[in-house]
Amino acid sequence: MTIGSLAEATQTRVETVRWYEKVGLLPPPARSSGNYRLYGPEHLRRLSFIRRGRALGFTVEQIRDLLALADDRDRSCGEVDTIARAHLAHVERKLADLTRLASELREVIGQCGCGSVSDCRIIEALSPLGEPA
Amino acid sequence: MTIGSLAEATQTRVETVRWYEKVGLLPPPARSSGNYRLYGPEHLRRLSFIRRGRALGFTVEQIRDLLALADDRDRSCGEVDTIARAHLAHVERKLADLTRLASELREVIGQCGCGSVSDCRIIEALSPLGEPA
DNA sequence: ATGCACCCTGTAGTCACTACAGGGTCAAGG
DNA sequence: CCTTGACCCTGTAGTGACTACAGGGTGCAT
Repeated sequence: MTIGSLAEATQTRVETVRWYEKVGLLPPPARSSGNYRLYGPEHLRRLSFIRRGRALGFTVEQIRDLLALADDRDRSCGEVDTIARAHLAHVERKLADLTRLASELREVIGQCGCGSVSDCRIIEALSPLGEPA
Repeated sequence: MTIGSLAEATQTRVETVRWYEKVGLLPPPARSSGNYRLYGPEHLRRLSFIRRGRALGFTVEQIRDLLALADDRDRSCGEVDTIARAHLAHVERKLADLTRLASELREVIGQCGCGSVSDCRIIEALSPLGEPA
C-alpha cells in the first residue's frame, strides 16, 4: 500500500506519516522501483496505534515508550500503567485549569453592557487598575 | 524601572518581555546611557494587560486586537465582546474534548490488571485489533 | 504525448515562548 | 583601582507536533 492509502486508512496526512518515519516512530518501509514507500499490515497496525494514542492526548515521546513496551510482550504491564496514569493526571490538571478559565471568561462577558470601550467591563477586567489613565 | 523589575512586577520572564517588544505588543522603551531598557508606568499597565489576557487564554493576536480596541476609547464595545465570546466558545470546545478524553483514559486505566504486556488492556485499547499478531 | 493524481526530498513556517552564547554595565567590597 | 557578581544587551536556535510549500519525479489513462 502506498503512503496515500495508508494515510487515508488512518485519517493521517501524508506529510505526518513521513514525519513519523523521520522521528523514528514508524520504521522505514520498503520502496518500489520508482522510490515510492510501500507499506504492509504491520505498518498499518503501528500507525493506528500511534494515532489512537495521539487522539488520547499522549505525547509522541509517551507513544514511543508505549510502543517499546508493547513490543516486549512478556514484560510487566506496570510501566504502561504508570505512563497512562501520569497522563491522566496531566489531563485532569488541564481540565481544572480550563474550567476555572471558562468561568472567569463567562463572568467577564456577562458584565459587558456593550456600550463604548471606555466603560467596557471586559477591557476593565483585563486592566490592572480599574480605570487606566 | 529596568526590565528585571518590570518582569518581576508582572510575573514575566525577562526574555518574554523582550519578545513582546520584538513582536510589537509592547512599545520600545527609552534607553539608559548604558543601553538598558527603561520602562514607565504605562509599560507596566500594558504588560499587565497582556499577561492577564494570556492567563485567560487569549492568543497574542487576540490581545493585539484587544489592545488596539482598548486604545480607542470612544469605539463601541461590540468587537471586544465578539473576541471574548469567540474565545469562550473555543475554550468550551476544548473543555468538552478534554472531558471526553479524561473519561476514556479513566476507563482504559481501570481495566488494567497489571499483568504482563501481552494481556494489558491499555495496550489493547490503543491497538486497532484486539490482539495484534 | 499529454494531462493529472500521486509520490519524492528538503526547507521553512506555525505558536508562544525558552535557552543559550558571547558579550557589555553597574554597584559594592577589598 | 580592581574584581566579583548581578544584571543587562543582541542574536540565534530550540521546543512539540506537525503543516506548507518549492521543485521535481512516477504512473496510469486518454
